[in-house]
Amino acid sequence: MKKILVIDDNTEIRENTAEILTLGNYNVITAPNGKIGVELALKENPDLIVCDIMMPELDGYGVLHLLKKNDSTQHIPFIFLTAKTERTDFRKGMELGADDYVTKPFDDLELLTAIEVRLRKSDIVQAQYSSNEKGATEFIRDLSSSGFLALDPANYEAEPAQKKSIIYAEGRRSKFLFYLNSGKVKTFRQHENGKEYITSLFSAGDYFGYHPLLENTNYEESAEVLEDAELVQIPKEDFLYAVYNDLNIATKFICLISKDVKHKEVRLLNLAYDSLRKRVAKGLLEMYDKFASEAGDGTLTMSREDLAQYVGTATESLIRTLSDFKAENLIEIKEGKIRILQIKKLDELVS
Amino acid sequence: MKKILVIDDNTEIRENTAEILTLGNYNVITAPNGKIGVELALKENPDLIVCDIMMPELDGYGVLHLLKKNDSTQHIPFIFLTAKTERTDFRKGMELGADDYVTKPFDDLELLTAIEVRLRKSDIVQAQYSSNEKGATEFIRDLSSSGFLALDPANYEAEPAQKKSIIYAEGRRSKFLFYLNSGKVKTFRQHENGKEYITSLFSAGDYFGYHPLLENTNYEESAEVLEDAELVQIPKEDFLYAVYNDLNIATKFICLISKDVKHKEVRLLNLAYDSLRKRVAKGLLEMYDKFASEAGDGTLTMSREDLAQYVGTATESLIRTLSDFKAENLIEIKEGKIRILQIKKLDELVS
DNA sequence: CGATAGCTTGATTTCGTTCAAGAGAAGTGG
DNA sequence: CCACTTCTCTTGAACGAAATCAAGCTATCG
Repeated sequence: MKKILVIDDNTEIRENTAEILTLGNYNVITAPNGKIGVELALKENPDLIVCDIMMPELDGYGVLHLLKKNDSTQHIPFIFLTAKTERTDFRKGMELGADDYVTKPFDDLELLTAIEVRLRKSDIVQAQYSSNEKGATEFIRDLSSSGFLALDPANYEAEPAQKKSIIYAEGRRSKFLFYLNSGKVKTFRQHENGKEYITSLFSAGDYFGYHPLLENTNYEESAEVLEDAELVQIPKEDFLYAVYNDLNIATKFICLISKDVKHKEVRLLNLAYDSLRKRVAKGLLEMYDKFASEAGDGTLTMSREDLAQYVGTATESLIRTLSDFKAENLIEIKEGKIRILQIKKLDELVS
Repeated sequence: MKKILVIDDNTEIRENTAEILTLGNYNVITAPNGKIGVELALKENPDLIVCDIMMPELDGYGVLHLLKKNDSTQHIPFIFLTAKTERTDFRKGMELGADDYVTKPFDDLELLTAIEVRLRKSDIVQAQYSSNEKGATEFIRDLSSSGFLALDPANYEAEPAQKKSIIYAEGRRSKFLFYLNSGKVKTFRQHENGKEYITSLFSAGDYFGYHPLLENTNYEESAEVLEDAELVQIPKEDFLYAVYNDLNIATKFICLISKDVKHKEVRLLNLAYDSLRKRVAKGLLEMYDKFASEAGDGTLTMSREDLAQYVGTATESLIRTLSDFKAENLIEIKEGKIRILQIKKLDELVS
């Protein structure tokens, strides 16, 4: 049950609000003034705070300011209660980071709705997402399904795309966010000498192609279908509108992209100093992690060339390493498909 | 001169507002209703829009909605004008992406201030920043100097740090954003075998260490002083408060970090397929770009070990390549300092 | 002045690429 | 359906680039 802190100096309003919220099945705690409110917030760590603006001593702005300064309370959704007749400095509240305003006298429904919306948003933003590149996808998925973004792939038309077809190419203008209903896709950068380096791999349920949208630039990489896929194209405007119009969502996106940076840095470190053997092992484990669930039988179907381009080596070198692994009984190859036999040993090899 | 579009169906208010703004030295255009307002916005591309909410036909919300849908107008700052007595749906406006509200009747000063603040913010957000890792630093600098962030390094104490001293180490909790008054700093990741890979280099005027702050995680890299430096530590809270409380700033940050990702991807591609010779040449040019202005005489002072760790190779291999370059008269080495003699040739070598 | 750390060059070894070629699988067209 | 091409996978051999080991050199510091 969600815990809500109500701060209001007017006993009648406070009690009344508390009652409504209790009926709404929330666990309510109340504070008769700002100071106690802040103390309670710190101690009780509520899921949401409803706070009057006009209060003697410490007013609502002060409360919000104090809470935002503190690590443990800064993420708590904050809703201002304000009488319509009061000339409140609304801008000040927004700049301080209030999430919403509700004007007194309010509908029960109005308050309850505002609270519910904020709680749902907060849930999503607080959720922990994978620290790998999957994080962003999970986040977008949550957002769509919760209805905050009109990005549900189901709302758009899905198009089939054949193996080897190019989804977008370097230099082209970015216009869509892509969602993968099924199949596999790779994004890669091309080197002057023609070699390709795979920057990311995507499977069913992933979103991709958002980097150039966020920066509003052309593609600097290409995307190609690895396995017959069904693609959904979500117009750029819809995506940007969703991300750039809500501070909470934008904030979360910053975290997620920041993680992307870290992931690339790790890959840089590996590429710089790991032996080919280690890099191949890491690559196999990553792919396994990403694609294993799909095939069902725990095998990995991927061309040797693509594997090599993901690891950043020559195809022959990759094959030789795979042969070594096979000889050591770490993996098994049947009809080109790779099955990992001893994950543990492979893991040891990696670290 | 900044161009401002005023949309209001009430002739008196419209004219009056226009007059005030003209006196405030703005170029003012006006529209008597929402439809004309949107048309004008598209045609004239104003720097800011002031718009009434209650209007027949197309109301203020509608105008905002339409403008946000259009690529060319979505970034124009938007301020709502609303009579205090009207019960306007404030939340709706905020969610649609309005930047501010001013309630009628308004002080001249109130409106002018609101406009000025928005224009300044918009200037910063619209500004083009370097597409390399410097971008974020430039952005933070602009923000601090404009007074939107209380992050001006001058407000904090500067501490000297000696060469080779560790600023932060992997695994430690991140608590500060760092600003470099003078000197040089490197951030690096450590490989299991003890080798280091330099992820970024910083010189006077740079901010660094913001990634773990944004993610609220521990450091996964270490930072070390390369040349005696003067460091400013800006508390985490101050930085996060600034970034996470303003949608425009958050938005811009998304762009900047997204660029970081691209930069790392480029380095990955290079590391994977460039010859050592090319990588060294690229490294030299990047360093030159970053540090040349500092020394004044166009030379580069950096230990061979650090150079090697930036390029991702062994120290001896780096030195050999430098020797080659020296023999080819591309660079000159005096007392360990490197001077590039033929930038052009080095550039050709790289591409 | 000796010690120590950083810079440089030489010799050797290792790892991975490249070139070459054959086997097998898969698509193609008569 | 079969002969054909074409592509992918695999292995062998040779080569080459860079790492490693080793040693001398130089600058710097106490």
